[in-house]
Amino acid sequence: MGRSPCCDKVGLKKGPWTPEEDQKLLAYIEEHGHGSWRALPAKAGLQRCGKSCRLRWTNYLRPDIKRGKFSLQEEQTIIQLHALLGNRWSAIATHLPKRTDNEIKNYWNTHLKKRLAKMGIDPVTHKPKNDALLSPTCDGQSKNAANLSHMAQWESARLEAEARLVRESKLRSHNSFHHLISTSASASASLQLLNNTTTTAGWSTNSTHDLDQSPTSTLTFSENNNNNNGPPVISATIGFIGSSNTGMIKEEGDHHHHPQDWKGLGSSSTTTNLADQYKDGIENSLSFTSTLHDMTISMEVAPWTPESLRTNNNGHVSVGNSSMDEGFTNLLLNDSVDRSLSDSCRDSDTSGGGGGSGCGGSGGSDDSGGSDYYQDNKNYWNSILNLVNSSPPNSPMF
DNA sequence: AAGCAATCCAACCGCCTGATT
DNA sequence: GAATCAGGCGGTTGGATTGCT
Repeated sequence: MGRSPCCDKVGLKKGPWTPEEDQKLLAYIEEHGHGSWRALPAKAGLQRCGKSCRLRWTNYLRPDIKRGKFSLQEEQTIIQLHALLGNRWSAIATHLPKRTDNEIKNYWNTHLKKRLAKMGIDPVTHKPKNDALLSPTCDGQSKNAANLSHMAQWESARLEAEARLVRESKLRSHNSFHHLISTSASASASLQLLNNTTTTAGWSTNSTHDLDQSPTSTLTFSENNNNNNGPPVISATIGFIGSSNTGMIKEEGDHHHHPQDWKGLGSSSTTTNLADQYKDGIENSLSFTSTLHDMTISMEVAPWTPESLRTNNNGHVSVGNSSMDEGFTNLLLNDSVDRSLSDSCRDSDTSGGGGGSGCGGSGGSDDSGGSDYYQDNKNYWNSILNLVNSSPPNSPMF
């Protein structure tokens, strides 16, 4: 394996592009299309490597690129998708038409990341940095914040697998209509089930589905507070209704593993690949228990439709969900709000619930603060999931 | 006005993955 | 199955610009 970088060839130019080079590249692509990038430079009369040409085209010369400042909606979208997807810039870019992954990445690194850090929020986990330092009365909040994050990570992996199921169902189907429904993205969610004692996951299926059915998912939490002494225990049931044309499987085992550890482990040969489980076409339902307060998230991986999006004057996508304007994300986007999360925890008696990152939690004595916390986090994650709901069919998100 | 620091962003680099031979 | 190719992705760099003292 291994090969020398294409730009190592002697005589190939590097560095900033000149207007003349831009013009050559633009003229060639407009006339012939890019075709093979490797062959393009010679044909276009450019002393550049194909990779450099491709980068210049995709990040700068492409006619459908919007330049200039990011709007508030775009910032919201980036932050929320980053919370769900991490540094998967190309996936995020699919939700910001006319923006390149490189531009989004730069904007994140130079603006948004710093803004979150300034707010005391870890830009990687999107959780308060001082979780570990929270006082004992905030333990419940800390745990729940972690659980919410786990949920999001789990949802990310699940959606990835779901997208793959839909895609592969599509491939089996000759009905071109379903191209509108499914995603062409490659999905590689490999879920490594690692040791954990608090979460159980079991896979079961009980029906088959017609291909005409849109994939639908529901995630429901209902409080099961049988134990008056401990925190409320949540029984969460997540149903997958994926397009399928084959039979069913039931898999047990691999219990007691933690969804937190499922994400981003796809390269390991020892992983249990959830997407592969989906390959044969299954409907899965998964249940686990956690220590969350009552919470209901329902989501539908619906076909990409114009109605599923709002488009503003600039033509970029926003989320059709009023909760987008509330809660956690808005706090982040509001530069005027910079109180620390730990402060809001200490002052929860007077916090009034604004902002969404306030303290509370099942373990605390302040119920109103706790419900605000949960409500705002629910809004936060709901808005992310709603954003996912309106994913374009060709989104490589998952 | 000069010097320095901070910021921005286009471009490069290395790695990965899927397709092809 | 291994080697290679082609393209894509994310991390990083470094020159240009802007802001501050």
